[in-house]
Amino acid sequence: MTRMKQSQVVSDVIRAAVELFALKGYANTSVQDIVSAAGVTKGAMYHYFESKDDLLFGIYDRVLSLQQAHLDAIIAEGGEVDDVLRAVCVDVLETSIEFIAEGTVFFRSMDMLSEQRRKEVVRRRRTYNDEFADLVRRGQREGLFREDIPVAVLIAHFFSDVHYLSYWYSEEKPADRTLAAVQITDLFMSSLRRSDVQHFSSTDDASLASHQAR
Amino acid sequence: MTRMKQSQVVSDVIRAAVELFALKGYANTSVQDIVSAAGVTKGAMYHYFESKDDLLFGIYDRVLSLQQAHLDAIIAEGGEVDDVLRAVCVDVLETSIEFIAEGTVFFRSMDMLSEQRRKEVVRRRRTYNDEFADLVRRGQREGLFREDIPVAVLIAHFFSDVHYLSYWYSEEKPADRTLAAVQITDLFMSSLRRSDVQHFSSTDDASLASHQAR
Amino acid sequence: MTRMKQSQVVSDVIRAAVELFALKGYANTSVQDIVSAAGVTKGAMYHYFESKDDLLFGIYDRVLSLQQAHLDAIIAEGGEVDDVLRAVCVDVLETSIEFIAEGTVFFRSMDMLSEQRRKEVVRRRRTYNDEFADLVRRGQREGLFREDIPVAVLIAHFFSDVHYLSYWYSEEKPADRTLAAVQITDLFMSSLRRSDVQHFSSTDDASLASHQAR
Amino acid sequence: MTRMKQSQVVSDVIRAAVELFALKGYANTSVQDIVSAAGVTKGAMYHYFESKDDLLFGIYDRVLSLQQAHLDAIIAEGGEVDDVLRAVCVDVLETSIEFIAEGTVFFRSMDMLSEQRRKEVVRRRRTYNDEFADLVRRGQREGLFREDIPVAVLIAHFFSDVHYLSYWYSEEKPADRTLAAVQITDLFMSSLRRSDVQHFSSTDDASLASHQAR
DNA sequence: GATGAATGAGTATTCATTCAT
DNA sequence: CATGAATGAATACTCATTCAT
Repeated sequence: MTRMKQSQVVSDVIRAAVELFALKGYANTSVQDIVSAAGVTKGAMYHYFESKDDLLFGIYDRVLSLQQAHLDAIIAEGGEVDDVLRAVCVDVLETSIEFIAEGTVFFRSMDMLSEQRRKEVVRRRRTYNDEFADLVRRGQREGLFREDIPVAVLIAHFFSDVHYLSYWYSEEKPADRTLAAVQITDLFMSSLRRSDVQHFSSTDDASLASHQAR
Repeated sequence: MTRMKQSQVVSDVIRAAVELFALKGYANTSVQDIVSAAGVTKGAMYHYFESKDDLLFGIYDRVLSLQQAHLDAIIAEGGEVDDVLRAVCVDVLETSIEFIAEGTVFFRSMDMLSEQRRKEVVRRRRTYNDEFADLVRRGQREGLFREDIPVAVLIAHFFSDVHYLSYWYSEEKPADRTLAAVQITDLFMSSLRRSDVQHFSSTDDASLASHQAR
Repeated sequence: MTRMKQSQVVSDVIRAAVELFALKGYANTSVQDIVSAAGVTKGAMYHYFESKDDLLFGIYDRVLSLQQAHLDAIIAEGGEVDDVLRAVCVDVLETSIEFIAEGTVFFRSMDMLSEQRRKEVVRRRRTYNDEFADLVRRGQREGLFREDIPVAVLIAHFFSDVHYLSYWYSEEKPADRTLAAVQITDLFMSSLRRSDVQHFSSTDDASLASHQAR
Repeated sequence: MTRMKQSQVVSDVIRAAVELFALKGYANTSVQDIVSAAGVTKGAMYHYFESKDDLLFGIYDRVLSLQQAHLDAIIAEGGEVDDVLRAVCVDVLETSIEFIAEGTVFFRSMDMLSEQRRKEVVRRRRTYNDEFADLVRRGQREGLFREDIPVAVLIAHFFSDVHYLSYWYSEEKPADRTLAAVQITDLFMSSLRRSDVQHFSSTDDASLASHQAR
């Protein structure tokens, strides 16, 4: 990224880019579209951004940094592991809803990032995921969370919801945001608990086998 | 989509297109790349496919049709609602893993479809989703599934996993496929059950409130 | 180079490119200028040429190949070393005059070639020069040519004339071409002879010293 | 050219420009490259130079003026024509070696000068050449130099060496500079002498004819 | 004097699609 | 059926130069 100083140009361009990329996709949005929508000239844009790719990276970078900072703060605060994990889940969902256009852009346009930058993003997401996984493992050690499902699957199960927001979430009232975050977190936490206390479980071998035969 | 199965050309082109689109993205793959990889000429490809867009639609069309057919067959077979829903979930996960490249392509390249075709895809996915939602609602009426979370959220919670497969799933052994499908289904079914039978739930109002205050 | 087949497009484009590059320089000639002058479309040009750089390389490549072939033929023919060298000199001068526009283009636009291609050109010119140098050394061994000046300087002294043609030569009559080639060759051969048989030479130490003192 | 010697900026910019133009070519060097290398800002540069073109002209102007002054001084000193001519040749070669980067820049980037400035340069070089030609003609009148080759060819023969320096000369020891100048001058003077006193010449009509037949 | 943000015209190149053969 | 040459519109990006501060 090359954002040198803060400038009206920079914020206008980013706003226009997020909006257009989310609406039409990165590949279908020309640099001309962006600068026209932002009301600046192409030259001005290239004064602040190295490339169209730079714009894309910058968009996600903001959200990634924010979420990482929140994660670190929540963990630093401490507490019971399921309360901490719940807080982390609610936060990442809420911020992902807040920056839902950015998420839409990113997940659909990963392919357009340069190799170098894709790697940088992957690295940073892995850092976040690893800290998240540590919380899950801590909960397992403390006997709160189920151990019959690999941690990788548990993690993917949660982040799939975060990722998928841009495909279905549409806000009607501001309150929806927190509500949705809490509901999804609740579903995740429900699925995370030890199942051995649920005596009505249908996941016994017999029922599985009957359907695996299809 | 134009004629299917008419020639070796068609299958070679589709195979090449899926592979390249999944690897580099639709926008970064030229028609020349595809025909070169398929070992056919550009003219031959345009004889069977109307456009590059047509190719993209065709790729997803195959999977959508297959999954819809499976869904109809499973429902027709009948049974207890949670067994039926479980079977549906396992099936859509298994077929999505089987055609994981197609899923990768589609979710990242929706933007590149023509308006008309995007609408057609949305229509067909909605049909599938509606039948899925009917199962969930039936389970709620029968007192099996929780009712404190909107059906739309429950549905999204499940399809997020399907969607997310292409971002994390990588097969090491063939058996992994079914195992992963079952594990994810299990997580979903766990989260779907009425929480009022789980006396240790932390989703009571007090705990929620404490974190919403952050 | 990518010239695939012979085509009217290829020859028209090359003709236009040579003319415009010689007239205005490579950097001042746009691809649009070339295709307009050639009466073809940009797309057609890029069907045959990879890049503007490719065009530049192709222009010089033709002359280099021709001169190398001539050199090999003349050497293969054999004869007294001064006759052979004289024939080589006349040939390279004549062909350089024939393709004077190509030479103009090349010497002024070397900088614009990609690194890889510049190296290829240097390699080929070195091959030519080495064979030329062998003739000079053979003449020295046979006692015909002076040995008081390094061979590298003698060689540069000759090729400087070839190179410089584009800066001063302008043909008025077709016969001028051979005449100029012979005259320049004659000057070179004169300067190449052993100076010890020229008793009126002013290159004795005294005269040299007097001017070195300036 | 605009003001000279007014500031550190001017000399830093010129030094950077010569270096970069010689290394990468005028067209491949941006004004930003130059000011960055010189450690000044763009605005500062444009305060002292009208344009990039102005920079190019300025570079050559320094050398042209210097060589013209030397020429006038040598001629004013008087002496035998071959001694004067020899001194002139050695001087132009030595100064061209001293300012070899400037020569490199100029000969390859003539095309980039504005029409007006190109004409100015041509005018000044013609002035130099005319005075040089006068010396050659005086030598011919005095019976020292050959008359079988047009004066224009003789002149071009000499200046080709000056021009070509940047293509082959690379200094290893400081003494090389004068040595090379003397050697090249020597070659030129050798070729300039009347050939009728050289009884072993192969440039008789018969030998010429035999090669013209190729 | 000096800055550096902004301009705007220009550049090479790509590529889905068409069509004469 | 199949070819591949040709189209032409679009695209990202560059850069010498200007000018308000």
